[in-house]
Amino acid sequence: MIQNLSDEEVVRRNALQKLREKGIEPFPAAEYVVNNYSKDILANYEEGKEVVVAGRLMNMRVMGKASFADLHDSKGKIQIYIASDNICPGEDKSYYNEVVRHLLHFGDFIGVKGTLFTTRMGEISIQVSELTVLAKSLKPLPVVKTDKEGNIYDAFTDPELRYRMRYVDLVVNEKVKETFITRTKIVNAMRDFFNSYGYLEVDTPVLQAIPGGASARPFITHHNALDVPMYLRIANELYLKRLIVGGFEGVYEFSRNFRNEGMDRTHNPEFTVMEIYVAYKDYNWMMDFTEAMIQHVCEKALGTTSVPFGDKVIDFKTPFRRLSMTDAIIEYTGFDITGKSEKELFDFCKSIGIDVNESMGKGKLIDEIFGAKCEGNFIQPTFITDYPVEMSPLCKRHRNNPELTERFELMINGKELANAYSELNDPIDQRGRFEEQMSLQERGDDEAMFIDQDFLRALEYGMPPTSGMGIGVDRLVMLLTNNATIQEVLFFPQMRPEKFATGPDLKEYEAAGIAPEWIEHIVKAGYDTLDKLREAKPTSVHQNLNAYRKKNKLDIPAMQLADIESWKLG
RNA sequence: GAUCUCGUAGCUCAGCUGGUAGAGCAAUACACUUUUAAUGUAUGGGCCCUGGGUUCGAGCCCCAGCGGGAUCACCA
Repeated sequence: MIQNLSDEEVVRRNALQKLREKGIEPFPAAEYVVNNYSKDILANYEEGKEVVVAGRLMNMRVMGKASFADLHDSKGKIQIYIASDNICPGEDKSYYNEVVRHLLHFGDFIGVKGTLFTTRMGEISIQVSELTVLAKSLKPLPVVKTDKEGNIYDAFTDPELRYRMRYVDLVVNEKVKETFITRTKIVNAMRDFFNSYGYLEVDTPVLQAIPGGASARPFITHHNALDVPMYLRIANELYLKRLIVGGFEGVYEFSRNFRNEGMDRTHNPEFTVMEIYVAYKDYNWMMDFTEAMIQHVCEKALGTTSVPFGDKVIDFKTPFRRLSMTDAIIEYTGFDITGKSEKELFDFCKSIGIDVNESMGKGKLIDEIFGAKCEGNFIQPTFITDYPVEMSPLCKRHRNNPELTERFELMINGKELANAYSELNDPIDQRGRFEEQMSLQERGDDEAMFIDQDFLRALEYGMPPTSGMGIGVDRLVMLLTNNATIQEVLFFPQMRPEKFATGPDLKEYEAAGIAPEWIEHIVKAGYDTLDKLREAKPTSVHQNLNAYRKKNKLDIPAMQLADIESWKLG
């Protein structure tokens, strides 16, 4: 296949060739042993110390017989100084003049050995005595420059290019790397917190026969050997509860979930939820546990509990505010949902302009009121408690009110971040709730849950009282890294698949009797389908091709009109 | 899925009431042994997303499509 190369790509490929001609392998196999990193060198500067570091060559500044460049390694960057006399101590300066000045390009991986010194301008640098090409970069990276004040010029900002080519984004945009490092710190802090309680990290199936534990449209696939449909999990909740049935005190999992629904700046088809289940606890305990965990995460990953987000500052210091859903609705609408009938709730929704329809049960109506009037107001971390029973089919009924459940959601910045229950462990009640979901489904609620008979069987063997909590990891990372879109916290967010030009079928050209050495050039000259050749007049093809040959100084025989007329173009 | 909006050089972007395509950086060449957004001089580089249409003439106007982004809808 013919690749259309830009001038710069041609230059780099030529350089690659010239390096090989000089006996320098641009992609060497051998280990390159480094003894230092940029960051550590800058932190522990020692004049004259010999160091070996490796990284990407960036921002090269050639000044005649000496050159400066930045070397970016995994921990940061350091300036290198390559002087002709240092790198070529003898008479022969050709390595500097030819290789360093003309065959290296920004983006190349190199290793350097040299001694530390400080320039007149006071910058710690490596005076290079030995340079090794480790990998040639054949495509030019976007050139982003930063001045002393930290102003960035020509930033690589196109979201499409950044997400499709995250590898480039990471090289060129320093902050992106920081976001992902923070993401891992957040996850590690959560893991440490749970482990400190002795809870067990587990793995449960991603490929499931029944997509349970949540209400969402699943991705469907097929298992050939069993010849059954399978689903990518939408949640792992029911599996973790089975493990509590099995006798573990506490289990947790960072669960990659998949939902076949819309994509926007807070939804990606695959996303990560941390779920934890702890036996003998209730949702009050879980609230204390959750806020302590989040404060711990902030302290460990960010070193502070006061976190800027957009134009707000969110304070993660415990305790968080706690408010029942009933009180939240009173607070923002003045309406008390206590004891109201479905009809009364329906009418109230209509009166405040909420779109309602016949498929909505009581729980759904209350959820709509909360979503429309309350949710967005909770900027600082707030636990909303005691949801209507219809909305929470896996949650235990409230100990004081059978119409409510022992459930809380943690709201931050007007959005739900975590969700927790005193888990329903009464198998008879659970079966009834699933049946209610079925009838909701029949009324047209396509979010209602599937029944998982094996899960019910597990409950019948007995599950201790348990509290469970799930927290959206991506959204937590967004909050803590001040990113408004989920794409910024996922290395490879889902994108519509990219279409690559497949190029013409060169075998067709060969079959037509076109000289092989000409085919590539004929395509590049614009005749990228046989149809185009067929439709063009042979005389004009003849002229164009020879003009192309002249322009590109091709070292092949000129095209003859007779050759063109002899082509079998069908 | 709906509406709005964007697609021009490797990157970031200009492009007037429609008149044969521009800058900065990057590249190439030369000069320059402590520069740092290095500098100076010169040079090359474009399927203006794709396909139709209107027009004497389209990067620009119209239609359709493709790919982004934003808003909305949907979304435990």
